[in-house]
Amino acid sequence: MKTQATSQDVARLAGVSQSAVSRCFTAGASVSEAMRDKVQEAARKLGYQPNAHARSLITGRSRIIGLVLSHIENLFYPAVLEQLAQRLQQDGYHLLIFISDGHNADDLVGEILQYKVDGIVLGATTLSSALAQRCADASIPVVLFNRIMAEGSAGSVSSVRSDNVGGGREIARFLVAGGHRRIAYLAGREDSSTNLERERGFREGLAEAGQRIYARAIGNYDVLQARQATRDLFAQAEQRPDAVFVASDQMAIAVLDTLRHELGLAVPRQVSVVGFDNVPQAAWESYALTTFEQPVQPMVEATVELLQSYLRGDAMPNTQNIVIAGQLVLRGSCQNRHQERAT
Amino acid sequence: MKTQATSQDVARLAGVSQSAVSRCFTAGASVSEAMRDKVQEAARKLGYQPNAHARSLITGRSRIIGLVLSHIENLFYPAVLEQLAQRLQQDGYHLLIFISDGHNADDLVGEILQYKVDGIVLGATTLSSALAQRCADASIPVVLFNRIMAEGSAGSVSSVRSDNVGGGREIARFLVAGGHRRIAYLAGREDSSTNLERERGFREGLAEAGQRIYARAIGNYDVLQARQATRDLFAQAEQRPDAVFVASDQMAIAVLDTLRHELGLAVPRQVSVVGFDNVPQAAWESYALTTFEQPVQPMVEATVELLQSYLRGDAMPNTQNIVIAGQLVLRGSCQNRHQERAT
DNA sequence: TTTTACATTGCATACGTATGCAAGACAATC
DNA sequence: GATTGTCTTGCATACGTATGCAATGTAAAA
Repeated sequence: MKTQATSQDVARLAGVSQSAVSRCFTAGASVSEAMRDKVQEAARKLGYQPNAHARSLITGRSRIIGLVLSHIENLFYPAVLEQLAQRLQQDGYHLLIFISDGHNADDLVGEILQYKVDGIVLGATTLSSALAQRCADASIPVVLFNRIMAEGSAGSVSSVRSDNVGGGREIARFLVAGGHRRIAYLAGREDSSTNLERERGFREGLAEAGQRIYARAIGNYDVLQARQATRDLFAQAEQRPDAVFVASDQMAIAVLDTLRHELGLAVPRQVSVVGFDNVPQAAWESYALTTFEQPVQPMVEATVELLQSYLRGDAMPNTQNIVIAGQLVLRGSCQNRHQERAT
Repeated sequence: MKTQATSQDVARLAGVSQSAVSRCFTAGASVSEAMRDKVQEAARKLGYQPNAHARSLITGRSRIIGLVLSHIENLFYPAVLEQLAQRLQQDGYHLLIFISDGHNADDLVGEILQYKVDGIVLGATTLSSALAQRCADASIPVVLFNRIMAEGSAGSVSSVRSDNVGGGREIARFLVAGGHRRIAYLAGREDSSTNLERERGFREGLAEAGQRIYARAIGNYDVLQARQATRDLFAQAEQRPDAVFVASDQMAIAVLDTLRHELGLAVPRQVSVVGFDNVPQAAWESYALTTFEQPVQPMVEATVELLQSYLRGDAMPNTQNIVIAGQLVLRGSCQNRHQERAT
C-alpha cells in the first residue's frame, strides 16, 4: 500500500528542485533540454503523475466541467454525453456527473460548488434558477443544453438549443403539404421550453395554411403517458386524426407501437407520425420515423465554444442564446394524402 | 468576478478560528451547539462551500470514481451510467468520465491518475492490462464492469459481470426445446470476454442435446457488420437457419430489421431470434425480442459494494469475480417449431 | 574586456482545508 | 474544596503544487 510519488520525490531522485519538476510538467515554462530529460527519466521511474487537486488549488482551475442530468430516459442524451465528454477530453477537461431527481436541487448545487468546477452544463430542467443564481455568485459559467430559462427568472444564463420553433413550423408545413386535414399534437412536458417552442412553431405553421391543431394530448415526455395519450387521441374511430406530431422521438416510437399493435391502425397509411430529435432509433427500419433532427455534434461544439470563451475570459455579452439549425429527416412514417386520393 | 468564500472568511465573520469552521463541516467532529449555529449562519451569508480539492489534499480521498467507457454504442451502457452515478451520489461520490477510443490508452491512464480518483470502473475493453498494472502500483481499486481480464494478463483485477455462460446455455436449451434444428450464432467481438463466455455456454447447451452450431458469423458488436453477417448467414434459401442467437440485443435488433425488411423473412415464423442484455429497446413491441437479461441494478450494486469494501480497507481476497444471475425473458421473436409442425 | 540581455534554476511562499496537541471551561466525583 | 474526567476550542502544521523573485550562468553587443 505505497503512496503515490510526488514532485518532491521526483526532485530528490533527479537531484533538482521541486520547482524544476513542476516546470517540466507545466506547458510553456522555461526549462533546459538537460533538465527536462533528467526529470522525465526520474518521473518515469517513479510513475509520477502531478496531483490535479494540488494544482487546481494554486491555479484556481480544476479542468472539470459539471454535467447535470435528470434521469436519462430520453434517448437523445447518451449521444450528447458521449460527444461532450470526448470533445472536452481533447482539450484536457473532464465531465463530472450529477444526477438530479428534482428533489435534491439544493444539495446538488452545493456539491457542484464544492468541486470548484470550471463550468456547468445543465441538461436537467428542474433546478435552473436556483443553480443559476448561486453559480453567478460564484462566477461559474453555466450553459443550458437544449433548454432555456423560464421567462421572468432572476439570473440570465447562456444556452444552446436547436431550432425548436423552426422545426415545429417546418413539420406543420410538411404535414399540410402532404394533404393532412386533421393534425394532432402530442405534447411533452408543458412547462419545458422545448415543448413550448415546438408547439408554438407548429401552431404558426398550421396557421399559415389556415389550419389549427385538430386534437391535442399530453405525454410529458414519458412513454407510458404517451401511450395513454395515443389511446385518447384515437378513441373515436370517426374523424380520427390523419396525422400526429409527437414532441419527442422517444414518445413517437411509443405512439407508433401503440397505433400499430394496440389500436390496429396502419402507419403511414391511416395515420402519419412525425417525431422530434432524430435519435438513432428513429432510423431503425421497423419505425422509420420522420423527424426533425437536433444535430448533436454542432450543439456540443457550440456548448464547448461557449464554455471556453468564458474560461478565456473573453469580453462577452452577459448571456448568449445559441440556436442550431436542424433539418427535417424524411422516412417512412408519413404519407402524402394527395397521392393517396389520386390513386 | 469575486472569488469564492473560504473557511477563513467564514471564521473571520463568525469570530471563531478556521479549525472551528472546518469541524462544523466535518461529520462526527466535536462542536458545540452555539458554535455550529454561529458558523452555519456565517457560511450561509457568504455562500461558503468547502473546497473539495483542498480537502482531498489532506484526507487523501477525492470522493471521485473514474468511469472509463468506449464509444457508448451499446444500448446497455446508458442505464448503467445513470444508475451507477445515482447510486454513488447517494454515498457522496461522483463519476468522472473518461472516453477511451482505443488509441489513447496511455494518456488516459495518466489523466485518471492525476485526479487521484478513489476507484475506477472500467467499461472499456481495450486498455485493461496497462491500466490494471499502473493502478495496482498506485493502489487504486479497479472494477471491471461486464468483462474480465484476458487470461494470462499480468495484474489481477476484480470484476462484476452477469452469468454469460449460464445465459448462453439457457438460450441453447430453450431453442432446442423449441424444436429448432439449424441454430446459428452471430458473434460479437471475438476477443471480448462477454462473447467468449456466451458462446461457450451456448455450445455447451447445444452439446447437451447432441447439437452443434449450425452456422456462425461475426458481427463485432457492430450494427453494420451484424447486418452483413445476417446476409451471409441467410444467403442460401435452402437449409437456412431456423434460429439465430445474437450475442447482443443491439445487434439482434439490427438482425431483426435485416431479416424482415431486407431479406423478407418472417420472424418468428421462419426464423427465431434471441438476443442478450435485455436493453430497454428489446421490449418495444415492434421487436419483442426474446433475450437474456443482464440485471443492471444488481450489477451496479455489486460494483459499488466492491469499491466501498476496498475503500473501507476491508481485508479482502486480492481479486474477486462476481457473477450476477440473469434470466431469460420470453417475448415474441421465437416460435415453438414443434407446435408449428403439429398444426 | 566590459556591459547588457537573456535563459535557467532554486528559494520561499501561498492555495484552502483537516487534524494532533495542548489549553481552557465546566461538571461530576470523592 | 481538590481531583478527575469530558467537552470544546485555538494554534500550528501538513497535504502537493505553481509562481514571483533573486541569483547564477552564458551569450551577445559594445
